[in-house]
Amino acid sequence: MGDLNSNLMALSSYALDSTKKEDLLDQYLQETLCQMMDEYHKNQTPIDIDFRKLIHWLRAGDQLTHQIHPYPAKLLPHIAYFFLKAHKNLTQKLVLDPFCGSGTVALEASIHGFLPLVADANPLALLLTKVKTTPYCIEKLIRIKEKISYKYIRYKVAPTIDIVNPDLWYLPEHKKQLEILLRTIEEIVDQEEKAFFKICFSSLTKKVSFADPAISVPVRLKTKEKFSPTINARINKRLDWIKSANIIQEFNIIVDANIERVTETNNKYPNRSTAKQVGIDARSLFTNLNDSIPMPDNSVPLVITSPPYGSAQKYVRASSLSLNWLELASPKELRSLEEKSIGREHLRKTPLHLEESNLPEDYVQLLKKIAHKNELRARITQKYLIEMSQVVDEIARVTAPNGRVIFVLGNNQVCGETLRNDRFIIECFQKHHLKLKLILIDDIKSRGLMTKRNRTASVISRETVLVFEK
DNA sequence: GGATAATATGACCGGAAATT
DNA sequence: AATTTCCGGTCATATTATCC
Repeated sequence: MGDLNSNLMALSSYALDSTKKEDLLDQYLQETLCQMMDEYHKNQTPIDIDFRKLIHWLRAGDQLTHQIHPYPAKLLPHIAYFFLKAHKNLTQKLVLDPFCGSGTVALEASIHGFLPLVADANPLALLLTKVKTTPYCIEKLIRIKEKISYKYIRYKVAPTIDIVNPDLWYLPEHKKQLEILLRTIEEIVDQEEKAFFKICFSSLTKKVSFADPAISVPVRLKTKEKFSPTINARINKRLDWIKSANIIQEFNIIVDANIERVTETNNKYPNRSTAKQVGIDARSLFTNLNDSIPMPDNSVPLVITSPPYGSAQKYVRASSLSLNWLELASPKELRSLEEKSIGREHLRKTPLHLEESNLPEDYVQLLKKIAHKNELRARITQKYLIEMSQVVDEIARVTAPNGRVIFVLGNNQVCGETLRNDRFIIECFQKHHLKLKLILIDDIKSRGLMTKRNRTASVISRETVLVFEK
């Protein structure tokens, strides 16, 4: 890799114009990927990689519109960045992420000149991805922000919004003020700008709730005897802050920060395309979200995605307050929304039937082991594996000949047993004759890592990146 | 400018409560 | 009494802020 490194050195040493620097950098990343694939072809062993080190010039933290709204289990932007840059010479600059989540791949794709095609079961994820990738007119956002403040102080009534357990999460007066604020947002005529303010509002509903900000799912923040006096004092301080919070003032703080993020992104990448929604279910993709024309076979040159890992994260429950507030799902609809999501946390109790599943023998054995400890966990895992294999069927179908599929995933624990998501996905793609070109392993010393929560839950210590070619 | 403290962030289940 | 649903709960680490 000596030549590549010296090329990279040249990037900083010589006074090249910026487009030339970009080209050299793209070439370097392209060659890095080729070299890793050659190495994998020779040795057939996974290659260790540290994406943070490889893409060291990409700072983590609050960059562009990445942090416009909190969302669980965000992908490391470095991974999306690397694979998009390495495929910059595609003639058709399309990239599909059927599990778009908060839109990390979509944002990186849009700033690098790709049209992102996205799907997700969670309507909040789709809204967030759209807002993240839209090059808003800043002046228009500021005008609407002022109009909202103007209306907010005049409106006295607003429709009641149905929230799960509202008294647990909000002061009654705050709930009412939030409803009035939401009324002003609902009256915004332009749909794109309305989406922007809805996302800001959604952040606010978490910020002024009594939910512990340190836990992804809503959990009431409260002091405990076992905590140290310092921790308890901090908790009390936050509880006091919530009680005295000024709704419109906090809203404007969030709006200003997000306008700043959009401004920065507009300045750096003025010509970027908004993500196009192609479905809610990764198992059946369409040309548009609102029609019934299936996405054509062999039409997508690049897929970059990170699917849910088993039932590891409670995406629906983690966004339940937002979903209720934005009326994307009422409290009663949360369950049915979860039923549409792959990697769900709940399942109605019925006996485990292993013969129906048609899963590989070693996975059947694993499910038996899990069932011995907890039959419900085994059924959730079985459902997950069956649905993921259907996802692979769909991705293999829409991928163009010679197209690449990048899958970022981790292995998680179920009842103390390791679930090898990576091996399972490899077997699924190989059924469709997609060639496994590369396995990368990154020890994630990042915030993507969930820590040990209880006796049986374990730490996910590394992420696997699989590269397939059709 | 380097050390240290504070802050922000987030790929797990089990058991209580409700229902049948 | 059995089954099903619902809901509550952490801590390691990267990044940022503050101190000297």
